[in-house]
Amino acid sequence: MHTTLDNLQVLNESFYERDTSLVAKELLGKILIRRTEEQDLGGFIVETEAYYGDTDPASHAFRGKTPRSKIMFGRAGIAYVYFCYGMYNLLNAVTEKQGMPGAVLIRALEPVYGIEIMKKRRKTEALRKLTNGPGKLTISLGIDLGDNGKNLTSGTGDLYIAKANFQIKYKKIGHSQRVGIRNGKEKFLRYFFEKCEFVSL
DNA sequence: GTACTGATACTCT
DNA sequence: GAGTATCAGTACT
Repeated sequence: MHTTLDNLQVLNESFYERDTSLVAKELLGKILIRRTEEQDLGGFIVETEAYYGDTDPASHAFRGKTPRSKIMFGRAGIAYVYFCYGMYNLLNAVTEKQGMPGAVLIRALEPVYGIEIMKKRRKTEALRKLTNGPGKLTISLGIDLGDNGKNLTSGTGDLYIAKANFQIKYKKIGHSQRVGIRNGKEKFLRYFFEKCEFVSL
């Protein structure tokens, strides 16, 4: 496994400023990096979900702008982090043009960088359990509400998504219903690599 | 292997 | 006050 951060190409705003499902699909295989003073942490994105606006009852933007959801109406390529079930922070990337709500939930990673630190934070030695779920990956990477609103398109920031300069081994993209929602289950907006042990389900 | 449950605190009504 | 884009643990089969 490669372990250098050389020649990563950071995704720019125009990548995110498109249809949310398309962005969700294309984020698979990209690399999410969290920069810390100690070490860089991160891995391949292997599972995502798309959330729209007023057509999508599962979306936080379904009922329009609220203090929490207004960020989904803003600029693309911004991190939307929110707190769920009293315990977990979930990481999204804002999509669509300004004024149009949308976001992609990052649900799972294949760990690549900073694995030892992630093991400590997750209190487990099992590689598969480090980032195979949206709540787990934010614990491993140390993402919390303080990261809400950060710009993912700046390679100089401490949170960004980049294109890898090497080939990822997964070939086939599967899609399914989204996980954990009450409404909007009929939409197949979850995307993941098939036969990948690091997806959440 | 699957099924159910409790923990927990923030957001919006 | 109700609902929640989750997870780990326990109890089953």
